[in-house]
Amino acid sequence: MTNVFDDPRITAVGLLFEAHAGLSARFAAQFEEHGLSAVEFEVITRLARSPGNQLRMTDLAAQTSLSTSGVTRVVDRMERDGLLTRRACPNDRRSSYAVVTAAGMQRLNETLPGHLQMIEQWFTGQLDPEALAALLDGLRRVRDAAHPCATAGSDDADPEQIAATGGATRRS
Amino acid sequence: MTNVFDDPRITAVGLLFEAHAGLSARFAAQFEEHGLSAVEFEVITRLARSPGNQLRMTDLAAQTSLSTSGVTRVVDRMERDGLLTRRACPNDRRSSYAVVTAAGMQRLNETLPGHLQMIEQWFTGQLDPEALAALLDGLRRVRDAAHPCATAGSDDADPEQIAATGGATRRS
DNA sequence: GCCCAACGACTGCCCGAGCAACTATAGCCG
DNA sequence: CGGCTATAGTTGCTCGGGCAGTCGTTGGGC
Repeated sequence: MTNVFDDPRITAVGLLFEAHAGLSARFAAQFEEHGLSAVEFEVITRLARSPGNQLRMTDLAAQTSLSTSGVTRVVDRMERDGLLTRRACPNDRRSSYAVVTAAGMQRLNETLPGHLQMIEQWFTGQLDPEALAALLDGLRRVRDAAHPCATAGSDDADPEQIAATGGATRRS
Repeated sequence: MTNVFDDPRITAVGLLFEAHAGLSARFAAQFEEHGLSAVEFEVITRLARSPGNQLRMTDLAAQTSLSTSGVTRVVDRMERDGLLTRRACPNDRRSSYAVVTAAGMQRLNETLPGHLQMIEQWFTGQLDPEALAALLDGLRRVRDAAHPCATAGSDDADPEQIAATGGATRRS
């Protein structure tokens, strides 16, 4: 062939994207065993790690890859399933919190250990600590360079926190 | 906090997923400048690198992250836009080829250099060769472990070939 | 040669998500 | 206080994509 498409740069993104796709698929399968989608898992995780197991809808949108309308709908579904509740914000009557219910916490506790196990099985456990550190270091640089901080206006947050599945962004 | 969510495994997937999201967004923006979506770019690239600039619909589906119905529709759109054509397969009257038109090749040639430049700018150029090699090596292992070869029954294809020009994030 | 299971492509239906429009509230500035 | 703009959340519309069902075709078994 000897064409342009054998460019090492193309191969590089191919590797990154396929690794991502592969892991996504594995994770999604495990989430589904517990009746969750990937987005729902992310939502419930972000909430559970926030003070009071709750976040305002906008902040939740900022921490996830969703738009605010997307958050509205995901919270709709999860509220219908009893995993979340909406709670009015005392200070600002425009805002409302999404709160994890007891059932939601239980669901998360059922799902999380298996999830960590899968990460280890398909990702971190595939490499010796040294190689893993090198991989993560490279990823961190790429992430810092490419990640659109403007994604939801939460660019003031510590990126490392965001990477680690969400830091509670304190704004306003 | 000292909670479960600071687990290094979570941080690791966070890095990988955010790097992917960041690059996807950058790439998508550049594709859009040329009137292409990420999926369309992947489709036209896979076709252009194949002998005769063509592939059967099923094979195209196998190489992309799309289902066969997804391919049907993407090819519909691109045929409407004049980038592709369908051609009947002489041997098997069930099959049809998707072929890149001259306009399609031109569009690709307009898009590709900028794309390579972006890869370099946001990804490969962020690391010195040694670190990049380490990163790619790690990614390759993770990809080999986690990537679902069964994705579309094309497990006989050279994985490295498939890796090249990985396109959009699949649903998951 | 005939039949039937397998296969390739396409279509109907549904779902999830984004954008833009809308409503209600908040805060500012006069 | 009255008005004006910005903000939080929701909803209508649209679009892309998957699943499952359909139709035509193929090839193997008899």
